[in-house]
Amino acid sequence: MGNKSTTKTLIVVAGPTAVGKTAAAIQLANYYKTVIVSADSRQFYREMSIGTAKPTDEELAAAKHYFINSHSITESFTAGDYEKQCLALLAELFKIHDIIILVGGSGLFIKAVCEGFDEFPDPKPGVRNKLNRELEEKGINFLQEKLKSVDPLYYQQVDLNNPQRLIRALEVFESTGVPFSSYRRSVSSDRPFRIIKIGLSLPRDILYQRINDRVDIMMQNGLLDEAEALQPYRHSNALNTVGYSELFDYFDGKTDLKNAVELIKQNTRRFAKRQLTWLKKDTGIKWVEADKTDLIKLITTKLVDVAGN
RNA sequence: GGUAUCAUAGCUCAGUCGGUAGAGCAAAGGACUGAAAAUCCUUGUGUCGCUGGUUCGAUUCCAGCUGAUACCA
Repeated sequence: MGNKSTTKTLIVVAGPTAVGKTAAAIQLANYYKTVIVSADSRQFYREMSIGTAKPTDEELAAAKHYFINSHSITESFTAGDYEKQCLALLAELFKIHDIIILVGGSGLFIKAVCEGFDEFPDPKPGVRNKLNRELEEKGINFLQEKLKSVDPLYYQQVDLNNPQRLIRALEVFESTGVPFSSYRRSVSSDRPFRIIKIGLSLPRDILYQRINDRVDIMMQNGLLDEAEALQPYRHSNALNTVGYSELFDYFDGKTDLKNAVELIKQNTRRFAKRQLTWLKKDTGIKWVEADKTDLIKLITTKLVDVAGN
């Protein structure tokens, strides 16, 4: 837990996509006369807007936002980079504000800010590409065997069919000569501020309806054009994203537009489900129904309860 | 109106030579420490359209009914 002597408080607003985090965060920021820091892994990128449900110009004007449009899809920007940059930013912002709002749906990015990651060395450039090539040419079995001989501990823990995890571990090993598992210590970092987490929830059927409707609105707002303009960058990591991949398939003639839009809805629903799986595990989150008219009152009441303890 | 075919999981369908059933998709649950809107794992009970008949036993065979489709009028 954070340092109790500080008066500085980070209010985390979490929840699945389309639950209404942006609007709630703006209301909270106005209520506390403070600013918003985004923990959204796609809204960082200035090239992507419609498909990421980024706050609108009006919303951005209603409260000061950080980590929105802060990066380009052409840069590499990892969760670890985010942890460092965000903590540095929070240190500056807490000089001016006692309360700051952090909004995001990704458990990993919230974890990055609230607990931090263990110290991992930076991998050598090119190693990941090499491993991806080995995956393609020699198969996942090759990577599994390699991990087994080099890091038997992690071999036992890891999801062996998950190429991304295998490659991550091998990338660290091949960059340093030290097993990935030896860096994994699972210690939470102390933060110089108090953290209160609020989760916004909705009944599943209502959430799914909101997702479906929002995808239709995105299409009306020009998502197709946005995706088309981004085609030159389609292989960048940032564009491996729901709402874009499906449209790239449409441009390739692999599917018709109607089907692509249905797939965006379906994949967004699945994404929301995964977000919930992660967030449900976090017992520190206080859940609030997002469709209540007095939402902000409910949240602030809850915050006083928590702060009073 | 007549004839034929069909009616099984949310959807598309398979199957049971009569012993109450299984695939794909959808969906649900889960994992996840620098690709995370990513990546990966697990999960299939449904009055087998309705009502009767034959049978030890019917979702399976038979009859009627209802609905769908096709063709003929």
